[in-house]
Amino acid sequence: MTSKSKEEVVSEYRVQSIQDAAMRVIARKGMAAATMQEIAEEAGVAKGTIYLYFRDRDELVEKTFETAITQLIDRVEKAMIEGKSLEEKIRAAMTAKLSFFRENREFFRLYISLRLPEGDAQQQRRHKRNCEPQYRDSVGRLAGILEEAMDRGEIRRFDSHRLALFIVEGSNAIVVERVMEESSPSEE
Amino acid sequence: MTSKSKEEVVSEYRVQSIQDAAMRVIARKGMAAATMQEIAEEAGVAKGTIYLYFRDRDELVEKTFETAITQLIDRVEKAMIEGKSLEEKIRAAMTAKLSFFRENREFFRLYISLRLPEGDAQQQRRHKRNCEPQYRDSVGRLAGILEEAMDRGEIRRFDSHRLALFIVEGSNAIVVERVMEESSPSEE
DNA sequence: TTGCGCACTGACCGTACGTTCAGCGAGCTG
DNA sequence: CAGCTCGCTGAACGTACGGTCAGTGCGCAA
Repeated sequence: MTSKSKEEVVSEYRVQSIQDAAMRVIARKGMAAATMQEIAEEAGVAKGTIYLYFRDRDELVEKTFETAITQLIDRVEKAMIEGKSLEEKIRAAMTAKLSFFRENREFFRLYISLRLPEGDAQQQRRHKRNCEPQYRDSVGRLAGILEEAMDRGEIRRFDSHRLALFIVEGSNAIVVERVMEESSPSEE
Repeated sequence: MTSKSKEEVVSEYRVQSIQDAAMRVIARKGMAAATMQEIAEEAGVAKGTIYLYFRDRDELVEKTFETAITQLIDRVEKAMIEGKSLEEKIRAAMTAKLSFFRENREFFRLYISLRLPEGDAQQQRRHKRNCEPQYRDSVGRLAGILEEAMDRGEIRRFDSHRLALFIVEGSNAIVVERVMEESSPSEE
């Protein structure tokens, strides 16, 4: 009746703890400066071990990011469903994001790197395929909600997609600012 | 009556063309992936020559960024003074940014990197001292304008600083989106 | 208890980058 | 024209990283 063998459990635990470590190191040093050596030390394993679970550095970063952003978006979406009016929905989304970043303070640095295009063209294409869709979906969903609100006459008519983008980025900035000001006093 | 010696002129020209080259390469490859070799080739000089004008890579990137962002902010500020009402001012600022990015398409990638904290703690402190103040001043100035508009009763009362941040980032997102969609068709 | 399989290790390799510096040659001086 | 100056060069160096693989020892089956 065991749905997972012992090996699978151990394997999943390793994958998890390596991803967690990667998240923390990226949060500390930034995307480009996070080395495999340091991630391995943070996870308490040898460098070689990482390569038993991830093909290369790119895959590790990619998977780490995917896991984290999926969690974040799930929570934001759920929070938005709860809200009734448009304003409530937006408030709920911001609160959800803020609490997520509070719990995973390390992640928010990784998150900021999201929209920074780096590396060669091939790498950028991978990034586009894997990260952007989720982001775009998220913006698109807000655009849909905005359109509903427009139909209901709750707000003025506007280019819904552009307005959604404006709101998402604008509130991101505020969330980032809040997380920043909370974490910076601990430094000095 | 020559205010600048021949050597000074040549020197300034070199500094300029190296910075221009750096901007182009960073725009193509991203902040971290831009190598001294490629910047040198782009500028049409040898790698060693760069070190005659800049202490190291960090100084080159820093100076390059400073030069560019100073130009951008100058233009945005000037555009905002022209506008009469609040809406006019914001529209003017966005138009100014958009046209600046159109002229210096390369720069906007560098600009996106702005808020991405990278490297060790020491490097981050330098970044904070040199780039953030200009950004914060810019946001602060908008906050001031917003307060004026509030006093005039043009808009509802609000936390002016937070609202300014919201507007700056929100419009940035739209500008970035526009520049992106203009440049991507050329790729495929 | 003994032997074996396999997850794990970390010294090692190739590579690529930032940085240096001995030497070169264009142009100025006498 | 000879000699010197000095901005410039690019091969060479040290370093640090991603990625590899022969070796190790722990746990399990017999």
